[in-house]
Amino acid sequence: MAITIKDVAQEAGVSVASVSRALNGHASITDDTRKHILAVVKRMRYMPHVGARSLTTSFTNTIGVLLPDLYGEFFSEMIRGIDGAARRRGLHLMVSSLHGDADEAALAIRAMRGRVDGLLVMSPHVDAAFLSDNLPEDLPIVLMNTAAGGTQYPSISVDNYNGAHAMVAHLVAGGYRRIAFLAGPSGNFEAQERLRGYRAALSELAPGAAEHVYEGDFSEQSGQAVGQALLEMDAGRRPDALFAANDMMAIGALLTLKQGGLRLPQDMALAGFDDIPIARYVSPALTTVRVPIADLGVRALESLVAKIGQPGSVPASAQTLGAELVARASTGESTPT
Amino acid sequence: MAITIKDVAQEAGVSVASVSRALNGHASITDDTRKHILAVVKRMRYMPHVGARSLTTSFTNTIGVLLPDLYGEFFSEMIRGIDGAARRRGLHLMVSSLHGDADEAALAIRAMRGRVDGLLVMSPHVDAAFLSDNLPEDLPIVLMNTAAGGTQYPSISVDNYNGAHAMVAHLVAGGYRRIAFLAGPSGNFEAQERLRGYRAALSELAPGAAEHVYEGDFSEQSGQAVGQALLEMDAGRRPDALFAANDMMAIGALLTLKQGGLRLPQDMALAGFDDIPIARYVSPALTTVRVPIADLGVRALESLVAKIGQPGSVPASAQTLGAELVARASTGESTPT
DNA sequence: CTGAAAGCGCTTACAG
DNA sequence: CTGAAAGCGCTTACAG
Repeated sequence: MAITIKDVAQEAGVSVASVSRALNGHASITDDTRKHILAVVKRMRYMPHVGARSLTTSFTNTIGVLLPDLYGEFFSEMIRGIDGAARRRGLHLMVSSLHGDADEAALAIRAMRGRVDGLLVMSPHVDAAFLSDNLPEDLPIVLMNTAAGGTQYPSISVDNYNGAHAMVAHLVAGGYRRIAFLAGPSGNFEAQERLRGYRAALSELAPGAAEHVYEGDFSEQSGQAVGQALLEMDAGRRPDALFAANDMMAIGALLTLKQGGLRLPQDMALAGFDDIPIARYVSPALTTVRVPIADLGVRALESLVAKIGQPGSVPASAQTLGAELVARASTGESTPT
Repeated sequence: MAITIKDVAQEAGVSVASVSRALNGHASITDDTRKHILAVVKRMRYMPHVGARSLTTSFTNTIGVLLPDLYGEFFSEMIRGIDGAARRRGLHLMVSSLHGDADEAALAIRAMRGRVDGLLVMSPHVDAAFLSDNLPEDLPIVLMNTAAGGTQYPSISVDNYNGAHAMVAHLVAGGYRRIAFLAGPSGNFEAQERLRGYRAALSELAPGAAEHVYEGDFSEQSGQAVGQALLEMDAGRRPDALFAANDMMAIGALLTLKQGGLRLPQDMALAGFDDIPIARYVSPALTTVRVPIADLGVRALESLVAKIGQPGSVPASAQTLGAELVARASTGESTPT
């Protein structure tokens, strides 16, 4: 067994209460006893059992983070934001990925009870009804990029609709007319909003133009598949621009189209969404909509901390972060890179 | 307050012991009482306090993961491996980044006590002496990519030395003679090993050739800086190949050199180390040494689980994973991408 | 099969 | 200032 506070107390010849007080910088303790105790602590290499402490103080200094995945450029950026904000406040992170269905999400949420002070959740499966069924009622939560926000639970999301709208406007302004859209997974809220933005902008700004929507799933592979399909079309019927609902699909298409001999953007313009780091590195560099991913994480954590600080008193609100168009070479801009 | 096991017991008209047994699938309980209890649990939406459970059972089903950073392609891949292996075993992850110095690492390790069953640590500041000072002695640990492995603590690392050696061999075989090396941070064990591999291979395979070592810090910026310096050299004195100690630096140099008008690999060959996802996407695609990053994470987790299962009985061992050369266009190979 | 009680390692009023 | 004791929410021998 490891050394406990009791061992330290015994060794130092004091009560466990005094050890606790010395350790936690309590005022009511003599300098001498504190020094003596801390010396013993050091000598014995005692480390407090944080789990036990949490049980009595009822706070854990830990935030639970539930994301669809823990890797890939998008989530990596998100984690960067969350981690930075958390460490600034001395908070630890308990993370979990949510690959599966709603049941798995429920399990993951439940597993957090008693180990975290609050929860940051991003999941397409999570809506208000689900949460009220599975969330311990006393556990603060902030949702990210979800359809469930603003009603009972605070949320923070990116303005996907206007971001997509702006991209279509940019393409139309660049002279492109046959603008195809490569959609994300249909069950995904963000994917839906981006598609909605594409449709609205197209009918507003290019009234005559027909919609071309390809199905995708946010993966590079689905971008490659659509790239392949485009290569096999008659050049005459082919769209002159492809707007993918995220960067990874755009990049999959880019590689396939280039390999198939198309010149980008002369034969086809290409655009994505997210502005993940890779977007700048491909050639031509990818025009995209910059989502302040890390920022989103920072803001979400800050909101959560605020909510933990004053439970109940903060009304559920839905924050939205703007998304900004980043024009690069894949839609004809001459960029230094 | 949230609902506790006591509330459930009272509501169901049984003892807390019975509730506990029903919840944990204990054998000695009637079907009827179990069903009744579980019904009450469901109706009250009770969720066990996992922290309290840990205190009595002394296991947490959680693994602590300490990495220099939580984001970027390298760590993202690492986390992917660890997360996958952990979820397969029903383990949760508590993660922490270790930006700072040894003190910060010590703090992070201590903060894990009582919340995790074991620790996965990757940190240049961690050596055997440090660990024996700061690690609770009953806490299993596995080190990754560290100099401290194999002695008192098990470790698993990549064969950086031979990987770098192989890359130099590849460059020499390709006809390159003035092969410069862009080193990583001097305090970093992996960086040291890669440098050592470069030096050894150069003197073995190209006896007459002089070493050219540039200092870097693994960041893209330091790659750009060296790229700039190379551009400003006389073409005659310029190295004909640059081997960077990691991919991000290689990519920084690649972008800068290209922008400066150099043709790659005709004017200069370029190679990296790690094979992060971006390496395939830049053009020319980057020749590199593939480090099985996710695999490293998987193996580390598996070792840790084994150690947790049989404390003390497993001798400290140092596993090494091979690193494989991946030849792409940046050193002259004609690759499809 | 079921319950009362001790105990996990801490913290914190409550006395003194 | 210091200590004895209760309590945080669980689990698990120990009786019955």
